[in-house]
Amino acid sequence: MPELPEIEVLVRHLAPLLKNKTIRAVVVRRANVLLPDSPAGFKRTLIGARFVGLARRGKFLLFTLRQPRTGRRFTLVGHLGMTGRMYLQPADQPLPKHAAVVFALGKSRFVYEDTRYFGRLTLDTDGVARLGPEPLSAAFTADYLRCALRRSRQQIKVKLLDQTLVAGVGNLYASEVLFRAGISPKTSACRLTSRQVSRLWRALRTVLAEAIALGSTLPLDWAGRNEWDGLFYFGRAPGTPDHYRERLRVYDRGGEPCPNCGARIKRLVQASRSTFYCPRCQRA
DNA sequence: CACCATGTTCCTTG
DNA sequence: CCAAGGAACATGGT
Repeated sequence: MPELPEIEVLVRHLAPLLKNKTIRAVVVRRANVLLPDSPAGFKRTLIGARFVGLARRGKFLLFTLRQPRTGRRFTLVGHLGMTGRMYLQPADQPLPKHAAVVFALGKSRFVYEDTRYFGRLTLDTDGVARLGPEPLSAAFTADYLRCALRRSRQQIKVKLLDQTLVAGVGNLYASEVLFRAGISPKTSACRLTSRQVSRLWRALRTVLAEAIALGSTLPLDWAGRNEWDGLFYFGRAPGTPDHYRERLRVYDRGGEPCPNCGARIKRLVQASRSTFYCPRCQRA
């Protein structure tokens, strides 16, 4: 569920559910996801602490907690990697196969599950400090983008994945944004015209904002029947409506007709990752 | 068996 | 210093 819109919707969903809950116990089933924290130190800090707030920065979840023993507030940083999920479930339900870290909250528990274990749940905030501006904030201006892109010869699709340029764009929305802006993914960042950068800036904001708005309209009953909610997974459970894919115009649609002009959507590999684009709407 | 996968970091090579 | 390419992390789907 990994890019900015999905994290934003998840944060809005979890914030009221976690607020004021106290961590009674911590179970670490995959110590690697805590790195560089150690399980012992992690537990010492978190047991007894209470959730007071939750925010998003890029693809990171920022949990604010308060430890009543010391009165200290601190931040717990979450990242879902490629396959991470976070949800509450009743404490008497069986733990999922790939539960990496579990917080006992009394009648319920907070689960961080991750099939590939690429994500993190850690007290280390270094990753957050390295992020560029939030694309939906006032600080992210077309002028900022122009200045930043002028200095780079990288292909624009690859550049959009650079979290120090702008925080939260991943492989899926990078293709979607360039399609919306009508820009070829192969264009060198510094060769984009001023007008193209403006279109790119606008597309970043509209595509991400639309994805958040669409995601917010669906219920996220993680512990219940909608555990396989199609919104957040590109691959979905059999028999589940594919809401997620329906709103993607080019991603994973190689060979299908472009929704604008009908030309065949092409797939290409950049930085060992797939890019999808319309060769007619997005000319080099 | 082959290849693909929403992310990030590190290393090598040019 | 930069850009590109590959590997690593680890598991599952097709």
